[in-house]
Amino acid sequence: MKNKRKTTIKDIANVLNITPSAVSRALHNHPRISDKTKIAVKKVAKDLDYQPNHLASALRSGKSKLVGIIVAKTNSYFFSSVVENIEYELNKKGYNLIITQSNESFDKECRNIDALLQTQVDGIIASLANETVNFDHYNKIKEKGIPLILFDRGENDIGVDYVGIDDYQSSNIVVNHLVEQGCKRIAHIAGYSHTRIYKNRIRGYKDALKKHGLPEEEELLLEGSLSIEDGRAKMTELLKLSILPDAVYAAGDYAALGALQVLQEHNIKVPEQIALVGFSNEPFTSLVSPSISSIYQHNKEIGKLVAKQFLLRVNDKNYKPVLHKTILEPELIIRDSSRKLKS
Amino acid sequence: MKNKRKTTIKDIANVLNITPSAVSRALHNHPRISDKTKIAVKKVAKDLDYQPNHLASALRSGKSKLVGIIVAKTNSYFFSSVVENIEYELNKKGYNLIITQSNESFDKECRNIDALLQTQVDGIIASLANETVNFDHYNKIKEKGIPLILFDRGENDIGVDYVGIDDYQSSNIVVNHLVEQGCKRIAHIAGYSHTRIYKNRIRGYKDALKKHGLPEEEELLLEGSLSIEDGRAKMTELLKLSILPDAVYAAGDYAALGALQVLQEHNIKVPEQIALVGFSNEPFTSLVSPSISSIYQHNKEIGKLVAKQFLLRVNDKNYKPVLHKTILEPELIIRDSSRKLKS
DNA sequence: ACCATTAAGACAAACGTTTGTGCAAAACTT
DNA sequence: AAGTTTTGCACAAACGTTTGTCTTAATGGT
Repeated sequence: MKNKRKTTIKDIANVLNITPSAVSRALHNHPRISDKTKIAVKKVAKDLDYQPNHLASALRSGKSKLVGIIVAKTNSYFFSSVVENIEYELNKKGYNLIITQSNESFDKECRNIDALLQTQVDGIIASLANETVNFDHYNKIKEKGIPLILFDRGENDIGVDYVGIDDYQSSNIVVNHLVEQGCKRIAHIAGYSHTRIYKNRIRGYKDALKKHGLPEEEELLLEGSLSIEDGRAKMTELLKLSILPDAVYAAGDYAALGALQVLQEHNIKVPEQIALVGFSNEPFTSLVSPSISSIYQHNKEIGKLVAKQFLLRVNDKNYKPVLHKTILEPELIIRDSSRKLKS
Repeated sequence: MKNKRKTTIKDIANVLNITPSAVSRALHNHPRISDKTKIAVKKVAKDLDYQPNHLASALRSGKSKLVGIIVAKTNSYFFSSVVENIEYELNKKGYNLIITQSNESFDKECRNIDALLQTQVDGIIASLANETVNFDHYNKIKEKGIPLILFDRGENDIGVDYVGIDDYQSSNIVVNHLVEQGCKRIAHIAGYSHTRIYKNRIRGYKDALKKHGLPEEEELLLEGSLSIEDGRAKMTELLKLSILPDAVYAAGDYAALGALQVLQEHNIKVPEQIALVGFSNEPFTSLVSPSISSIYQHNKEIGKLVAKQFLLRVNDKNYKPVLHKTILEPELIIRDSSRKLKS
């Protein structure tokens, strides 16, 4: 049985009769160390299977090489693929991710932030919970002086870097598409308007209607949590209208799915009688029948951009008050649920 | 602007004219510290907004309070809900999770393990990638002396704690159910038999057939990756048989979904002509139509048990070579895809 | 051959805790 | 009242790095 003790920088120093500081510098390619000793140090390090102690270096340097992530649910294709790409990019630079879930709860989000700050993360990347309307906790992050990047669910009020798609434009694209398919009475199952992205989708929806000369009717715009159940409830409500809509645009795929279920239960043909469009391009949209048209948010791209932005910030010693808001163009994936015209 | 410096244990000591060690002990409720000073210390700590420096304590004590998680994909309902419950339980004890994904790649899994070990995690909880057949990396964890718990995809060869369901029994339940529905020619879209859980499902399938006096036919047993595409391919193959099966049992929900798609494209009625059962109870199984029957693996329970087992190990100073394998009873959720008899 | 540079590394302090030991005073013994 | 135990804390080292400053030897210029 070998000795359990891990080899440290000191052990290497002893072997070569130099000091630990020289070893440390050699391993970091410090210019003041000769190439000869650098090579020697690295060889011994390899021979002794030296593994740097992150905790020690973190303590001394103040950098933990850990990045905190906060999302609503990892269990969503959008979030998990964004995170996957962040992880890929940041791993390359030696960072590890601590992933936490807020479960859409403001309280849990606060606790997560505290936990992450305690773990001395070098930065935090987050997408806000639906409940979140108070940003004191995020200011705590800024006060700590570590970078904070928001994506998808962001907020303009706290001056902070952001990466997401153009929600206003998304609605525009959806409405354009539906009008093109001949729809004239387009309903919108919306998210709560206190969340910025949903507010923008609503604005985009309204403006697009106006642009096409369609009247904006109260009864066709319903706010909710966008869960499956919510989608079902909202669709049921819409079916009670004296004049039915000929299209439904849901601000979330799960809500769209709920709506689809209700439509099918009422034997309403999709898209012939009512066309349907969702949002986020969750995988199931292409699996159900009819497949659901949806807005693709460039998940991979968002992940990469967030990572890039984080690296920029974390390497930026002199605090630059320049904000970076990166807005991507959304893309509508047209599927059967909204394809009335056979092209 | 307040001074940026975080308050340390020393600051508290200075305020009260005691030593840092006394403060540390007071905060940890050491018996050798009087209640009076304990209260005083805690008060000052609160007043000064003292946040313990985890890195420092980790360095000194050797415990980082971080736990590494390795799963194939966070983006799967089963994994994400297991992890959610692990997180919930371990957070209560002051642990934070570092979640990594292997993406079913052996290589990535090894890199993840190395990264986690470098970050000085106090333990690792993992579910093996499909590719993994070599366990040297897991032995590295054991050599380090930190606990390792496997769940779902485990392996008997490395002596290690495990939590999962009884896969053999699962197949039994499925076949019993299908036979009950009147099926006599049951196909199995299986996972690769080099993975233990899939091997057991195959064994269970074969034995159950035997038990019911049904012949075991080569052409009805097809191994694959269990992706949607794989499910489609395997179902297409099955449809080429001269005598069609009257039931298909897929060892994964995605494969079941792929099979369902193919069946519907061929206008084969499910379950009337061919019944279908999946595995894992992914949410979409209840969303598609017909809804897919599936095996529920007690996600929440697994998470809780894994956490419990981890805590047991991590607090166990004297290495106990007693292995804990926890096996849960699977539960078949019967839905439309296999309900031939109207009950 | 003398002074000025530069190169290569030594030295030591520091990061914020935890922890074993030491030591005085207080509290029990008898 | 003297001895013994207990209580409450001080002292200092240690965890493994990183980093600012100092020292010495080598190099260069004239």
